[in-house]
Amino acid sequence: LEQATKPIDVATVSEYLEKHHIKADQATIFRIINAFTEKGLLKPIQLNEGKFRYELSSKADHHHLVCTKCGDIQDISDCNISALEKEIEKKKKFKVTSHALEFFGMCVNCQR
Amino acid sequence: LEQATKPIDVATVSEYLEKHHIKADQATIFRIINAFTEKGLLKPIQLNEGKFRYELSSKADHHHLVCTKCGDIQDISDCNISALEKEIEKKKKFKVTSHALEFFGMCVNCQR
DNA sequence: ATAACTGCAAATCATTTGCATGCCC
DNA sequence: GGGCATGCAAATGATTTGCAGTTAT
Repeated sequence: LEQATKPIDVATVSEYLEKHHIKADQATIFRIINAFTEKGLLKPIQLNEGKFRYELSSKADHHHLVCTKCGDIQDISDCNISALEKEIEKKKKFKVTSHALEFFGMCVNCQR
Repeated sequence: LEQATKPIDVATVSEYLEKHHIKADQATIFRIINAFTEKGLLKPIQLNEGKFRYELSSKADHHHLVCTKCGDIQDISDCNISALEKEIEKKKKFKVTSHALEFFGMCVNCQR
């Protein structure tokens, strides 16, 4: 995950481990990833694929460009939505058709 | 979905139909929702729950506040990330701890 | 020996698919 | 009568869980 250039899913972790002759059950992988996630080390990412990807939460603030055709994922670092969309189209030649923005935190009730 | 105040998942649609004595198999519900989604009528939303929610794509541009404790979901309409986060904290008294922003579209290669 | 970790298999949840049937024009 | 919508049951994919055996402290 430290070497990853994009968010990684569990299957990919599993393949990586196999390739390196490290044996680990998928249950174990899930357990470790979940533990890391709870401790805030990993950040879960969903890209409308019906599964989770993960990346180090220590990575500098950034977001993702997801190609809806080939699934390619790129990072982008600065952030200012509509202005940003235009910049993305210019700088990265990525044709933005939509974006997803969600805020997570604590609602009024739960803050008590 | 037209009455919904927040994105709805398939299980909720199913319960709603049962409650109204409309019988529909879950396969049928998925098929219809997928058809609507492909036609662009519905927009799929993922809120780190491991499942999809859907809302009308005709809804005015807006985003969501997701309480990480109780799961409550609120809409917000205007949009300017960091400035917006501050406003959210002030206006909605929602304590933002993180946000997810992803862009979807077509990468350079796929545009050909 | 006691608590934490792991493999393995089975369970669960969301979603999809195959197939047989029934309805529509 | 052929095509499309639907139910039902089984399949799939991602993730979780129970339990028994293993390891670490």
